[in-house]
Amino acid sequence: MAAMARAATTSDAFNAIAEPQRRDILALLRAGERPVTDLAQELGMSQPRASKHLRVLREVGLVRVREAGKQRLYGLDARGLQPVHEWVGGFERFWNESFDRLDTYVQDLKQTRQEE
Amino acid sequence: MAAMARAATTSDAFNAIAEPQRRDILALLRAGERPVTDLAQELGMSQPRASKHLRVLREVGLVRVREAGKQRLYGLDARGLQPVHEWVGGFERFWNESFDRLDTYVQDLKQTRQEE
DNA sequence: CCATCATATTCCTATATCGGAATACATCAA
DNA sequence: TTGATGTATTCCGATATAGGAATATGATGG
Repeated sequence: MAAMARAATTSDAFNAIAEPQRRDILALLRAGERPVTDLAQELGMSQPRASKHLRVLREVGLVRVREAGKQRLYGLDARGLQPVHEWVGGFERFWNESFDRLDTYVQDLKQTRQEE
Repeated sequence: MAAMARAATTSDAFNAIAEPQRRDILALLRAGERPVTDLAQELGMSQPRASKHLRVLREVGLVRVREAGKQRLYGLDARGLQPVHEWVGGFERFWNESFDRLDTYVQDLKQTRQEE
């Protein structure tokens, strides 16, 4: 019954960082805490839009909030990115090695085509 | 008019690897080329399902196919993962710092700036 | 209390997903 | 050709996304 769709953006760090603007936000936050309006302006997006992205990032734990008077300062919590880094890192030796393989593969293709 | 939705899974390596089963497929392919049925069985998914995931991976260039008689052998092309690794790696120093340390780090930054 | 600034949420719509089932397509073997 | 095997695609439905616009919530200073 439960006809599944794409996994929620909030289900994973993987899903959360699939959206380019959220990556931009995270990158900006490396420089320090910032309020929503700041981020929105810096990235050229509307305030509600920034708020929505930050909500996603908060729900996956990549960002945390701190009340500061009228403002809410968003800060980076990069710990959730470590598993992502590790998973992708597991392919490190392959993106160096696969050059030769791919080359031979392409050569084979060309040759096959010519022979036809 | 153009009411945007979530970006296509095929638009990015980021989007393509957001799906856990696709990550599983890529991980399996590190051991070498494999036909669809193999992958499907190993991962406990139906053949059409595996084929669909492989199509996405092919479209973003994380996987390539080679005809081998009746079979089509899928192989890893991990080069598309390198940018992902680099982006995430840009946060490495942040997940190593504990939170108190991060706070002090930010404080230090501010102070340093003021002193300049 | 009121006005103002800062931020979050709701309502809306077009789009795109993932999965199952059925089926089409392709290749080999006898 | 026919059958068998391996693979890709189509049709379908339920879900949930991103964005804009409008609005709600919240905190602060008079």
